[in-house]
Amino acid sequence: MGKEIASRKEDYSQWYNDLIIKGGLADYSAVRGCMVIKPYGFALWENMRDVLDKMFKDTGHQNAYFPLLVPKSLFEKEEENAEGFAKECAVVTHYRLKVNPEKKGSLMVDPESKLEEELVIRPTSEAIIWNTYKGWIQSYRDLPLLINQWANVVRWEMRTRLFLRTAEFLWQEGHTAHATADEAIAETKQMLDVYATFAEEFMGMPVIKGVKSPNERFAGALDTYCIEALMQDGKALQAGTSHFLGQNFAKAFDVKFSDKENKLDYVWATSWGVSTRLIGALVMAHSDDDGLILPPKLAPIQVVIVPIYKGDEQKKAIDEKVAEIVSELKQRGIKVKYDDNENSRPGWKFAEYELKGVPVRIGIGARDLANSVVEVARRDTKEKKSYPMEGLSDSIVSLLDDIQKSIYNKASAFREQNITKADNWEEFVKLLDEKAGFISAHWNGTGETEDEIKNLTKATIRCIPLNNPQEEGACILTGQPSKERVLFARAY
RNA sequence: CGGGGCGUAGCGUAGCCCGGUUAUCGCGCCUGCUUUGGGAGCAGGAGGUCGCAAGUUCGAAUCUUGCCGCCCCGACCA
Repeated sequence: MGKEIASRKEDYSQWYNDLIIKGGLADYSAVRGCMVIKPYGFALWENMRDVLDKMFKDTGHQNAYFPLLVPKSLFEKEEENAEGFAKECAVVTHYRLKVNPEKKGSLMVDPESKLEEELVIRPTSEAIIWNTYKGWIQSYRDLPLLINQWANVVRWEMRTRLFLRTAEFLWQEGHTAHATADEAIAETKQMLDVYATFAEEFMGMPVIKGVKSPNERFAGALDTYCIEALMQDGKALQAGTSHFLGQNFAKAFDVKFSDKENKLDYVWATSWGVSTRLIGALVMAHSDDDGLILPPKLAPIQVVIVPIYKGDEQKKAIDEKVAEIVSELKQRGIKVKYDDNENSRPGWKFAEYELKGVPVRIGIGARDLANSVVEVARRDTKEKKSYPMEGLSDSIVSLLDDIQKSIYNKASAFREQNITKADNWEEFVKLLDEKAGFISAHWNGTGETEDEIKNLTKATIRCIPLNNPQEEGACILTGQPSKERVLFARAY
C-alpha cells in the first residue's frame, strides 16, 4: 500500500533516503554521485536561497558570477588551498569529441584537441575570483569588496549521499576583500551570524557557533568559523562555514591596494558558504517515520486543502467555499494549494502530504460546510482540530507561527539533551557509543591528539564554541592541561 | 579504494541452488461502473533486450567468465 518508508530506528540511512526519494525532493541520476533535484526539492532550495540572498544584500553584498572552469595555473597559486582540494578535482583536458572510426555510433575524445593547459572544474572559486579581484582593487576606495555568487561546484567524492555529499552541488560562496584584518574578521563573524540566524529562525534548527580546530580548518584559511547542527541519530553536521583567509589569497594573486597614506599593502580576505547540504540537514533535523516535516517559513506548500465530497453538487459547494479560503490565505501571504485532483481519494492525499511535510492540512467536506468549520491537521504533532471558518486566516497564520516555533523547540530540547560532558577517556568512549551527540571535553590543543582521537573513535572536534567558558582541566586522551572544553562528535 | 548487498515491466518483487510450456505476484498505468471523513472495490486491458557481452548447451533469467551500474558500511570530505 502506498509508499513505505523505513523507520529511523530500523535503518536510519534508509529512512533518510526514503524521505528524499519518496518525498519527491530528488532522484538518483545517470551520473555517479550526482543527483537530480526535483521540482519540490528545488522549490525548497529556492525558498532557502531567497531568504539568504536577501540577508546577504541587507548586509551590503552584491551577486556576481564567475566561470566554472579554472586554469590549472591559477588554481595552484594558493598552495594550501590547491593541495587541500587537489585530490577531488575533475579536470578538463580536451575540448572536442569525434566519431569513433572503430565503433559505429560512438564518440571518442579527439586526441588532437588536447588543451595546452588543463582546466579544473571549480571545487570552490577562490582562485578565479582572486585572480579577477587583482584587476578590481587598487585603492582603499575600492574596499571593501563584498561579492557573493550562487553557483554549482564539483568535488569528486569517494562516497556520496543525497544532498549531504554529492559530487556536484549547489551553493553560494561569498568572497570579500578588506583593508584591515579587523574588518575582515568582523565580516567573517557577521556572516557566521547570518547563517546561524537563518538556521535557527528559518530552518528551525538550533546550531552551535564556533571555530574549527586547525585540523578541520578550510585549506588556505587562518580561521574557519562554523555552525554545527545535531541530527536525530546523534551525529553532527557542519551546516555552514565562514573563513578568515588573512592575506593568503591576496599574496598568492598579488592583490595590493594603496591606503590613505599611499602605502601599499595586501588586502584581507574572507569567504563563506552554505550549500544544498542544508536540505539534508533540514530533513534530518525534524522529520519522523511518516515523512518530512518542513518548517513553515521554508515549505514550498504551507497549507494544503483537501476536499471530501460525494457527488458533483457537494464538490461544487466545496469549491466555492475553498475559493474564498484560498484567496483569504493568499492575501495573508500564505502558500496554499487546493488539491481537488479527482484521481486520488482523501486518505491517499493525507498520507502523501504528510510524506511531503506540508505543515498544515485543511480538510473540508459537506459536514464542515454545514457547521461552518474546517478540519485542520498540523504535520509536526499530527494533531487534528476543528476550526471555525470565521477568522480562519488569522488562525492559520498563528498556527504556522506556532509550528515554526514548536519544531525549533523540539530540536532544541533534543540538542540540549545530547550535549554531554566527559571527563575521562572511558566516559568519552562510552558516551560516543551509547548516546552519541556532542561531547564536551578537554583537549590538549594539538592536532596529533585530535588525529589520535579520530583514529580511535571516529569522533572529531566539531568546534570550539564561541564565548566558550574557560576552565582548568585535563585532556581526555593525554591528561595534559587544558583551558577549555571543546565539542566532539561523530559527524556527517 | 576495501568490505557487504543488489540488478527481472514505471516501482517493489518470485523464480536462480537443481537449465526445459506463454517469466510470478503486488503497487502503479489505461477503459468502464460503483466509490470518496486516513493510502477504495469489482470487471476488463496494456506493459519485459530477465544490467551488458561472450561462452557452455538441442535449449540460459537460471551454469561459467569478463564487464558495467547502483545501494549500504568504512577511509576522504561540506
